[in-house]
Amino acid sequence: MNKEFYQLENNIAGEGFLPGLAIDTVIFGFHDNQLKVLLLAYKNTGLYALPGGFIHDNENVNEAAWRVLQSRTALTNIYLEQFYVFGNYSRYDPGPLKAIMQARGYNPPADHWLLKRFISVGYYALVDFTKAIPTPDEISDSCDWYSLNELPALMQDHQQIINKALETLQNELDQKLIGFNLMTEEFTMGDLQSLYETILNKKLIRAAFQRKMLGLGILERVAKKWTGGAHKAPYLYKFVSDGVPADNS
Amino acid sequence: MNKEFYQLENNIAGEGFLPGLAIDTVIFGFHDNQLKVLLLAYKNTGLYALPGGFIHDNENVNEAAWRVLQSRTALTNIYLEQFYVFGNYSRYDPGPLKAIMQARGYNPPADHWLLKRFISVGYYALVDFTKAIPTPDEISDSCDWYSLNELPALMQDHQQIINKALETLQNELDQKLIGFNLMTEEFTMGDLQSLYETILNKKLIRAAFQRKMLGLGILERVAKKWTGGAHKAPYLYKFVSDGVPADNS
DNA sequence: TATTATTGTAACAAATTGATACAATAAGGA
DNA sequence: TCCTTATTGTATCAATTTGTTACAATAATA
Repeated sequence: MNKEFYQLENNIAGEGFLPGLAIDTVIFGFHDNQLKVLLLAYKNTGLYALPGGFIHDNENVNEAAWRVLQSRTALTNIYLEQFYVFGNYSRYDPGPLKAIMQARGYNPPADHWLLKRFISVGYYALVDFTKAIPTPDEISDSCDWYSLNELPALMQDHQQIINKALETLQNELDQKLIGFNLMTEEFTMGDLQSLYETILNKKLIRAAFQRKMLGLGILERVAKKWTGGAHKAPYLYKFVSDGVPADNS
Repeated sequence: MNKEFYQLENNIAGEGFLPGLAIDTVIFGFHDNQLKVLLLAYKNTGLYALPGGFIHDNENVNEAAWRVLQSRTALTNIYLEQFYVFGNYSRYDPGPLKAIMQARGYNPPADHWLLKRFISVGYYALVDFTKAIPTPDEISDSCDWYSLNELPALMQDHQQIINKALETLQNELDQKLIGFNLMTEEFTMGDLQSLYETILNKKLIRAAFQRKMLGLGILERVAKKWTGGAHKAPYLYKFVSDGVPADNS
């Protein structure tokens, strides 16, 4: 895969790609009762960035986002949604990409396509933390999860992109039933409530939360129970998209 | 203003503009109890299209949208929101723009920038029908309001763009208080309810609607009353964004 | 077997929304 | 002037949803 960026880099005019347009994806996961985001650390530059990419000139923009998501997580069939276009002139800053190329021993000409102004389409994805396999690209030292409340300093406006993604997630959490995408296959009601509380950043009432979730009719109670501490064991649930959930009564 | 498109047309490489990126705005108005959309009719081509434009290479994308909105409605200070990026390869069709240029007596070279693939950022705007002054651009015969349920055949994927804009409007109508942007300065409760019913495409309960709207605390009752038919005259209200509305009790 | 912590759910209160009813008009006509 | 008619503003009560409290049912552990 080391060839990939080499090709971008040496393709000075950006042949085969849509000029000036990029994709940035905020990939959310949930682990240890914390919201996580997948970040790349660029080689030698000390820069952290969101997974992103460019769009082939014969490719749908949404498909390019899928491609990026898939290549960083090894996952398919993921909740992925456009949420905003970041198009301010002020985000134009060739510095970081120039530094990355130079760190690779390549000195790009001033009119290199990657050093021009880019507009970025922001996507956010919700993935099962335990299923994703963070995979760095060829210009990154690492691809890893970072807790939302202890993020490193990020490239360009990537922190703002994350903030806006989180806002969008908060607003859409109740309307659409998307929270389940962040859960493991089987989970307790406590897990689910913790997820909601973390995303919305507020305490929820246990009894009301449980009543509401069960009332949605999309949870199937897995017959098995949990083994843990000195107390009643919670049920495990799984999400049932369609079909009739088993009778839990 | 006849020079404007002449400049785009003769600027074969698209100097000074972001390549491959455009803006389309769905401008909603409300009149005669109908939702309206502002459309342009292109000269000699029989094509109808959404107001749109291109982005200067030193301009914020959102500002370009403002510019488009302002030049078609002569309005400033309008509710304007990004809602989706239309980036499918299948929307790539140089035919319409070629036809427009040819109708103007200009035969563009095959590699003309306007004939390349474009990604479009969709915006929707909510305007006071009575305040907007529909203004055609230099390649249009007309700029006019069309009822949403009797639209002419539209260029490219513009019908889909409108559909998606309406969906977005429906979803955001209750959360944000944006409906008022479609009203005239002063309006009756009946007017407002009619607007909501038209957008949401369903009947609302009069008493509950009135109670809810008044409960928001953002309506000021204008002392005047309406003069009309053989019945009690409704109050006129106006929207108060901040500040404390007058005591209506 | 008692203790402890947590779960599932019942039971009731509070708040919100749905539905109905009715007094208060503003014309127009007897 | 006084009915008639249609519509508005709001009160009232019912139905539904959400907030709160309480408690029985466990699953370890002592």
